[in-house]
Amino acid sequence: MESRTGGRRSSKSAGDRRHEIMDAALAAFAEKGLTGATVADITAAAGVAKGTFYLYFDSKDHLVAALRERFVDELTEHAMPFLERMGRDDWWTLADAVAEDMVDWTLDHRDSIAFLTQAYTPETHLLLADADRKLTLFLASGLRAGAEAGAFQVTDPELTASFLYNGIIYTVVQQIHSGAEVDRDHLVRAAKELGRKILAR
Amino acid sequence: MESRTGGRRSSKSAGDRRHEIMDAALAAFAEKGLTGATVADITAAAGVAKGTFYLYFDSKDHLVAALRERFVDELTEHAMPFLERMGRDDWWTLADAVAEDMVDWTLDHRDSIAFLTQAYTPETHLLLADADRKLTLFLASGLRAGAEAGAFQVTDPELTASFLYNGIIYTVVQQIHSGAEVDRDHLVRAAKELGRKILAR
Amino acid sequence: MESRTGGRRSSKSAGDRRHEIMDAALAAFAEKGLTGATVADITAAAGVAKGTFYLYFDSKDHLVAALRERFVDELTEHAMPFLERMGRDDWWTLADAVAEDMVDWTLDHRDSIAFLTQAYTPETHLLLADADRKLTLFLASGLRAGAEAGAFQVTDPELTASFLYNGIIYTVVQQIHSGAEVDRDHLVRAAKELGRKILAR
Amino acid sequence: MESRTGGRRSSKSAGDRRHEIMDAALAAFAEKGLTGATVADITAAAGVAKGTFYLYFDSKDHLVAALRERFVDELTEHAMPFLERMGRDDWWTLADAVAEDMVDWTLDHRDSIAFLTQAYTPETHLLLADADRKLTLFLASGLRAGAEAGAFQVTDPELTASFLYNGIIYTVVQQIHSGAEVDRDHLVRAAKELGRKILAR
DNA sequence: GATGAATGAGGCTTCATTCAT
DNA sequence: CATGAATGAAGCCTCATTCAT
Repeated sequence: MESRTGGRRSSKSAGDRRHEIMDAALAAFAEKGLTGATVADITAAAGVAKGTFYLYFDSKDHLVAALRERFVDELTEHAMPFLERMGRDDWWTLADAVAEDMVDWTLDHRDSIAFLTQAYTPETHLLLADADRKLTLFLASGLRAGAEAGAFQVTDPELTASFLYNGIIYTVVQQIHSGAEVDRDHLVRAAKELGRKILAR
Repeated sequence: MESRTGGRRSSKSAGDRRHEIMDAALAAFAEKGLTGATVADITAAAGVAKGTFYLYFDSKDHLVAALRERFVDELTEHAMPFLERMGRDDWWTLADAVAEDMVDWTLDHRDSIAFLTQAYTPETHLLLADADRKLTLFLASGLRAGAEAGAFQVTDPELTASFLYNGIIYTVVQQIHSGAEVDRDHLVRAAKELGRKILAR
Repeated sequence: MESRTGGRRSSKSAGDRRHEIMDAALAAFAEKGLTGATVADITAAAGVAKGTFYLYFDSKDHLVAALRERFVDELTEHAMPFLERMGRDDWWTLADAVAEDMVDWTLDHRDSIAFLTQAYTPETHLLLADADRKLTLFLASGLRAGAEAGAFQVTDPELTASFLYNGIIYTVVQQIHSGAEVDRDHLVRAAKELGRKILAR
Repeated sequence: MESRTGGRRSSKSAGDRRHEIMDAALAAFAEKGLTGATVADITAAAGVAKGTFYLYFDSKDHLVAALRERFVDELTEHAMPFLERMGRDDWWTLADAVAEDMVDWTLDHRDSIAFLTQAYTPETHLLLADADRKLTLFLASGLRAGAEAGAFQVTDPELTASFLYNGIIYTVVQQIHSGAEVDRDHLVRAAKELGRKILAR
């Protein structure tokens, strides 16, 4: 019944604030790890008070869940354009585009991916497995369509999709983690070649 | 009139005790995550007192480091036989054997791999990146030798090794995480086919 | 382009607002306890914004003090009519009336009484002790007057008043807390008999 | 995974430690109130580290529950001797003894009673109501037996017991709270007289 | 006056680590 | 060597209070 604090500083739209905190959290998690980054770290990075965090998230766990969901949503939305190109573009052009995009996407989302890797705590597997499955299924459906169209030769679309997806993503991630300068064009070329070899008739 | 504490249990060799604790830790980490599993969890699982932990490890961090090192050592040792077969066996036989072994190894070491994934905290990258690099380099050297012998066609051995390695490992991991029954033979067949396609002339 | 905050609702007289908040607070305290009920709970129950609370009270502590004072005031005012009847009515009729009124008053003010019980924090004893003393003294003066008039026989008016007061009040409170249906008439009869026995010559 | 603390100081039997903490808590609650006293206050008063508290209690709430239970147990045990005297002693001697004991007991357990009064939070009513009921029933059974033996005249044993119990207890409590010096003998005399008047044929 | 987002002190609780037995 | 009670730094979260709109 005491407390001499309180007050107010800036005030943004609620949605903005929430996303700012999520971005700050992602950076903090990338820097110090999922449990290494404290709520204090996150709010400090976001430039808000500790209590403010709890206006937007019920708990640290809820923030983690929100980050996961946002990632899956962004990914899903990001994949849309490729779906629309499926009937129209040449299958090999499309395959190259997807390979290139996967490399770029991974490079652009290194923080999210690093975060997700650590968020792979046993208790939270389900949600992430869901994200993985969603992506793999999406890729697999593309492979199957291309195979049915006679462009690709694919024995097992699901496993092939999983190989491609994990092979590319984690190769890029490892390059990032290696500390050396990442040669984006080199990675893109290799990814395209990988796709061509695996899908070739 | 009679001390209740102190004493001993079964009197194992120090090395055994140490490994028992490490095994218990791996199980605890797999169940509750790297930070979710407490030292108390680990010692309880190992059937020793909390204080005993510190007779064998300087800290929880040191245990984690020891687990990583043990994993890398086991992996290195496990890879030896394949090195010896490099000159003698047919290259494609060897490639199939490696593909099969990678699947089995991953299935057998799911706990270690889950643990490593979570141990990928920024501060501890170096050690793990080291393990990854070691493996990839080993695989890459095999690919290069096979290419020089005229058996494989490989443009970029390092990246190809990384694709194969990550593609197979994480595909298997994902299968495990998916909760469904894992079809080991199916995975082995697919891994072999993947290898053949990627390495084909 | 248009502010969403600020403004007003219904525009009550300041006194009304203040009392509404006090009533809401009483209900919240009765439901969640003195410290369990937050300012947010209170304002929500009162249908006003959190900031509004501080337009009417300097702090939560001040609200508590205000509630105590209001209770004492109400009680004092409620007791007035009995004072006036002291010379006019028959002493035993008056005693019965007081007994009946104490039961009804307690039943009607269960929330206030529950609140006061919890507000008996060491730091706030004084104020409450004051209320208790006031009532007891009032009752004691009645007993003494009745004794002097030859109607009652009372050895120690102060302690007798305290016994009667606490005995009746807390018996009723306990009945309420017991969860069972409270038999008001039964309580009134018993209270009257208690008074007669204690005051009998 | 850091932390430079740890160690040990004294070490007592577990039961002693637990009771020491409970006693310290009672004192702290009496001084600062149930929510005003922090776990830090309690452990400081008990002369142990904050963490030690959680070796003996799951939470602050559990401590409160334990205090309530201990109080009820002590009270029950304390009442036993009177039960045994019921057939043997003269009924009025027994009534006087009970009255005297209630005053002394209340004076001796002022801290516990103050604590219980505050612990009367809505969520915890049940347990306390239980204690109250137990005592009242015990007293009521004595009154009924005395009435059947022809010694007392009691219309409603339950309500009479409740009046006596609450009247005496809270009168004593109020005397304590009043700040003035408490005249124990005076209270005992008054309590005895109260009993005699109420139970007289 | 009224609002409610923002604040931060402080409470409860966890857990890696120590050390007397 | 082994034990486990004890420790206290540090984390998560709550909530009384403030103030720009």
